[in-house]
Amino acid sequence: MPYSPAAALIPWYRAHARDLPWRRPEYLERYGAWGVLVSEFMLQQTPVTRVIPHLEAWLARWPDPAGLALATPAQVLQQWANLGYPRRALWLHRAAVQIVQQHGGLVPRDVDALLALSGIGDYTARAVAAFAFGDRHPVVDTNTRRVIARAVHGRAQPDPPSRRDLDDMLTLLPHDPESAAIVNAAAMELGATLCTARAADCGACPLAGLCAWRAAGYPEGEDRRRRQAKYEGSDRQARGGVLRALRHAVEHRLPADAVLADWPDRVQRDRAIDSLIADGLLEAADGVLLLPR
DNA sequence: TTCCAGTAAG
DNA sequence: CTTACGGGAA
Repeated sequence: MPYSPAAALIPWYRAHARDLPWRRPEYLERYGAWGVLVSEFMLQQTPVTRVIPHLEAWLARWPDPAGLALATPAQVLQQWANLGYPRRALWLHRAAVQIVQQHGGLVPRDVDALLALSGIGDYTARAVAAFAFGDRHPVVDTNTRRVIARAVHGRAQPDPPSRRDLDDMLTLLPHDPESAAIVNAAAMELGATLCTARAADCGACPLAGLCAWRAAGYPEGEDRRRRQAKYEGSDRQARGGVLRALRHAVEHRLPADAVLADWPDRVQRDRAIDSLIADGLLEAADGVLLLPR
């Protein structure tokens, strides 16, 4: 039995990691850090299985930051399709422009430089630095937070995200940067495949022998998760409906009164449209709504 | 209903 | 620190 989580995770990851596109050598050779960056944007709150088909098409069209920087927001939103949270598409586009203007078209390696880019936060900045450049940083996503909550803290559910998560992960990382990157990926992989939110397959878990949650007899603990707002009939659904209509429209434009004409709540429909305009996801011009140019 | 390789704004 | 932000699937 290995003595540390890292020592247990590394061989497990080598044997059991999923064959995902952004982990393949040919993917990294072809698209480099840009490929990692694009995949991480798409993976922000969108499940792996939904991202994969869109990722290939995106990179075929815009294989580098300079290519995306030349695109229009309308093209970007069209290509983003139904991945959800379309502000991410705008942020990715803006990040591409920043990379061209501030970094000569090359994705920066420095975490602070990455954090300064549009749409990049604590997770994505360190994911790019670790997985694209091989540097030693704590990469913490929702899977990692759950694995640490259970294996290290003996709790069923993680606390709300905080800066302490980074310190927790940092203490688990080996000194060697290459090994550290694998441990980062392995913690995420474990949380995504075995130690999931709905179940814990401890029989197959490489950390079973040193898991604090298991040793304590799987205490349920306090569930401090907030109830998720209902999507049906929400502003978010209305916004999604407006953008969907415009993605499918010829020239990405429609008469304003034709958009979501059958939506029951007129006030909510107008609020959705106004908020989309405020977010830069929509334009209004003399009775017409269109994707921004 | 809950969850998903989160981020930005209040 | 809390909330808004898509959309699909278990």
